[in-house]
Amino acid sequence: MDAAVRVFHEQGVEKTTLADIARAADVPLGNVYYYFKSKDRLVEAAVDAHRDRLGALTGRLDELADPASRLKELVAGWVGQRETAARFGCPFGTLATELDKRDDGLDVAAAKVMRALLDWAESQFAQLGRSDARALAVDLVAAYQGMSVLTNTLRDPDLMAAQGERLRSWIDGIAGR
Amino acid sequence: MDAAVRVFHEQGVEKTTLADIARAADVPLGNVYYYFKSKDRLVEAAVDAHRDRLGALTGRLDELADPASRLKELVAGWVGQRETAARFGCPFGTLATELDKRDDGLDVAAAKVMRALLDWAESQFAQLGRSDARALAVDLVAAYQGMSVLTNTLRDPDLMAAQGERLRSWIDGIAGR
DNA sequence: GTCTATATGGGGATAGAC
DNA sequence: GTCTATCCCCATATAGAC
Repeated sequence: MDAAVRVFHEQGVEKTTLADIARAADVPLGNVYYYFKSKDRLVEAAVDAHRDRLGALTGRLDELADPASRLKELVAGWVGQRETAARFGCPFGTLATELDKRDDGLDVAAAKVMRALLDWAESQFAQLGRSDARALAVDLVAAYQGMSVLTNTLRDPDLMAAQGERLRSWIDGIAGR
Repeated sequence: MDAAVRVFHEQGVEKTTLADIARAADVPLGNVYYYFKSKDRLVEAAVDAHRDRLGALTGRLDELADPASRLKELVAGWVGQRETAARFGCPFGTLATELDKRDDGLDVAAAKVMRALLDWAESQFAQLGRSDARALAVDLVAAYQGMSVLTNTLRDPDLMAAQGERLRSWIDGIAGR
């Protein structure tokens, strides 16, 4: 699964062959089909893996004292991944974008993961006393997805660092109000 | 070319076969190869088409009196395409994202188009007297790409309408300062 | 320049030995 | 449960008639 998630991120789902994943995981091709009966099922499992990773991340962030710190730590994590983002884009955003062009129903699963992130962010803004918490959550996640696309297209990690700094002070402005 | 740009947008480059495009353009498959010697060349031509469309759009916007109107009209155009964006994402952003996962050098051509949009927006903010025009241009384009990803993933055109409204007042705030 | 028929390669999927 | 060999479809690309 780790190999699949990584290779899907780096090459995209469509360009990735099951042989690519088998090689990355250092197992023979036939074995892949023992655990996943088709490529679609493997992609579905990759989406689930993203859901689990997100759950683990927000779980860790929830241990921080205040909502503003949690949000800023989330942003810091994104900025920390800027080199990867410059090469391959957001690991989940590019996957969701790709799934939206497919016939299978996996775009629905991707939407659930995106909503889980929005829900978590909304909860943080609500704890900061904002009645427009959902809109702020959309702003935050959209800002991340947008800077990921630009960082990736322009191959410029500094762009994500600059935008991350902007988000940091934006969160401070909301929290200090 | 029109058929190719449309089908690439709707299905993605990787999922699209040249037979798909030939059918959409109502020409036999063989003819495609008379005008484009490979699929790569066709994709390259599609990127060029996006460059030309962007040039035509900014050319029209440039005829408006003030920079703020031009920027708001740009946003209005995006919002006007929100149903398409909900189904297939940003026509250019999803293409650029896909090209970033390919081996060919077309990601460079995509970056040029993205930079052309950033340059145009930067020029508008500069005309509004902002010394941080480039950063504002990045904010604007990133906001658009981000709301496109969310609108697409969540299949919700209203999200783009709401974000468009936010951008409109953001531009007003900058222009009225 | 238009169109049909087809060659070629590669990727998803399976059979079956071990 | 692991691994090799292979089937089969289909997409890119070409040949060549018209």
